[in-house]
Amino acid sequence: MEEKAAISNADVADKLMSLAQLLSAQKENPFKVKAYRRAAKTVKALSESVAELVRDDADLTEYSGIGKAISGTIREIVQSGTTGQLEALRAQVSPEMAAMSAYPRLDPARVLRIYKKLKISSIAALEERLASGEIAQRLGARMDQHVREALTERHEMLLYEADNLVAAVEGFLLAKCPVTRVEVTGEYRRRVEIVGEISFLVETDDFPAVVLKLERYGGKSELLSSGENSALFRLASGILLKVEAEAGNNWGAALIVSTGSDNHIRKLEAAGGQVENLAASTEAAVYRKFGLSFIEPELREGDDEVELARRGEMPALVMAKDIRGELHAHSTSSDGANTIEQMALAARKKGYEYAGITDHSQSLKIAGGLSEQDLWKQIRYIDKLNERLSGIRILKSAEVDILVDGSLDYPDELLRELDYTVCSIHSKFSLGKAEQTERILRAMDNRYFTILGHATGRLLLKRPGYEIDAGRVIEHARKNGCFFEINSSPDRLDLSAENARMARGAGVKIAVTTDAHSMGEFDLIRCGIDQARRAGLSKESILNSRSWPQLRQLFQR
DNA sequence: GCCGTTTTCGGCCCGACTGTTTTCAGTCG
Repeated sequence: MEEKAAISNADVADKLMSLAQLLSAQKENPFKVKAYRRAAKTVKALSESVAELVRDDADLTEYSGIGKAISGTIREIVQSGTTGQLEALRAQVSPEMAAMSAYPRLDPARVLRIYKKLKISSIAALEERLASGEIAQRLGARMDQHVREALTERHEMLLYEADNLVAAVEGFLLAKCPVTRVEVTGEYRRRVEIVGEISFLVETDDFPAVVLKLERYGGKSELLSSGENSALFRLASGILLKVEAEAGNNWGAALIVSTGSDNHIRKLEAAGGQVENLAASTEAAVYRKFGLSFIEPELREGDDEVELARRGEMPALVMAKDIRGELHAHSTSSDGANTIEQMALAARKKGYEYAGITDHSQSLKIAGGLSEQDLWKQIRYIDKLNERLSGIRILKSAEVDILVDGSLDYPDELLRELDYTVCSIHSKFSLGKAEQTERILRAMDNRYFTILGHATGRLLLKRPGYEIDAGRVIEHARKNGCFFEINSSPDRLDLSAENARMARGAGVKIAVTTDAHSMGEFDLIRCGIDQARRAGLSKESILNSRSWPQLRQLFQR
C-alpha cells in the first residue's frame, strides 16, 4: 500500500495558528495564545520535516517555544491530521468565527472589530474592503497590514530574518542535495530590506534530483514551476525559493543575471550586450569584458551604477570596519537593558573610540524618558565615568523628542551641556505632510539640533512612516548644519536607501547608528551598513567614520 | 503554554494619550 503523504510543516503550523486563533476568540489567557503562535512560527522555520521528526520520535521540546503540551499537540496533528482540542473549539464558535478559521493568521479580536465598524460579516467582504483601501483608511495602516498578511499566501520577511532562512536552505542544499557549489543571489544578495523571494545559483550534474530533494524541504515545499535548469518553490513561511543550475565556466555571468534587478540587467546589456552565455566564470570578468569597473551587488538596481562603472567613478562603499563609534544608544536610564558603563565597555570591546548615550527625553513616558533633573545628573555621572574609563569616550547626548510644535523636549540651557543631540518624532504621526515637514524644519532651527533620528518613523512590514517632504528636510539640514541617521534597527532602516542617496547628493552627512537598547544590539550596525551601501555611500559621507575631535568640529553650529 | 545566571512558580514590559470613540482599544519606544 502506498504510504500516506506526510503532513507538511506549513500545515502543522497552520493548525497551531488555528488553535491560537480560536483560543483567542474564547478569551483564553493571551500568553497561552501567544505560546501557540510562537510554536507555529518555530515549526514554519524548520528545515527538517516535523512529520519525520515525530516518526523518528525526536524530542520536539528541544526547539524554542515548544514545550511538553505543544509537543504532544504536534504529535497528534502529525498522526491524525488534526487535534481533538481544535475540533472541539471549532464546534463551539459562531459562524463568523468558523469562517475565519480558514484563515488561521487572522486575529479574531481585530477582525470582529473591523466587522463591527464596517458593518460586514464575511471574509469575502473583508477582502473587498481591503482591496478598496477602506481598512487602511478607517482602521489604520497596522490593521491593513495585518489583514493583508493573513489573507494572502505570499509573504515577505525582513532581510534580517531572511538571514536564518538563507543559512538553513544553503545548508540543506550542501548537505542533502547533489550540488558542488551554492551561492545566494537576488534581492537577498543586493541587501534589499524586505525579501519576498530568496534565490540560489547551484552547480550540479543532476538538477532533477535537486528539485526532488527541495520538494521535501521543511517537510514539503510546494513546487510552483520547474524547467530544465530552474525551479520555483513556496516555502512553509510563504517565501518563494528560486533555484537555478549553472555550469562553473559560466558561473560569473549567471551570478550577474540572477543577482541584478531587471533594470540593472537591462542597462548592463544596453552597455555591453548579452550577458547570458558569455562563458565568464567570474563576475569581474563580465564587467571587464563590458569595459566597466566592478559593481557591488548592493548597487545593482539599475540606478546610475552602470554609468558610474563606465566612467570609473564607482564610489568605494563604506564598510563596517570604517565605523569608529556609536551615536545612538540607550541605557537603563530610559528603556535600555544595560547600564551606561556596560554599554561603554561593550562599545570599547567592539573597537569603537566613542559611544553616545542617547536616552529618551522627558515626554516619552512609556520609554522611561529622563526628566531635566535626571539628565543633569546623567551628564555629571558621564563626566565622572569618562575620568575612570580608558579606551572609550562616552558622549553626552539624548534622543530628544521633537514636540508637535517643532520645539525640542528640553530647554536650551540643558541641551547646551550635551555633546550633540539625536532629535526624533515619537508622537502625532498622523499630521499631514506639510505640517510634519514644518515641524521638523522648525526643530532644525534650534541650534542644539544635531542629527534627525529615524526620519520617517517607518516600521517595515508593520506601518508606513509619517509623511515628510524629504527634499525640503534635506535642504534645510544642509543650510542649518544638521545631519541624518541611518537607523540600523532591522525594521526601521530609516533613512531609506533612496532618501540617503538624496541626502548624499545634497552633501549632507549621515550617521550609521544602531539605536541599541542592549549591548548585543551594537552588532546590528551591519544592517545599517548594508543600507548605506545600497545608497552608494562611501565612508566620507558617513559621520561616524570620523574621530570624535573631527565630529565635534562638524557638530559646531 | 513556555521558560529559568531572579529554575518549578510567576512572569510573559509598560503608561499616558488619543480618538470621532460613546467607555475602551490602539498607539508610541
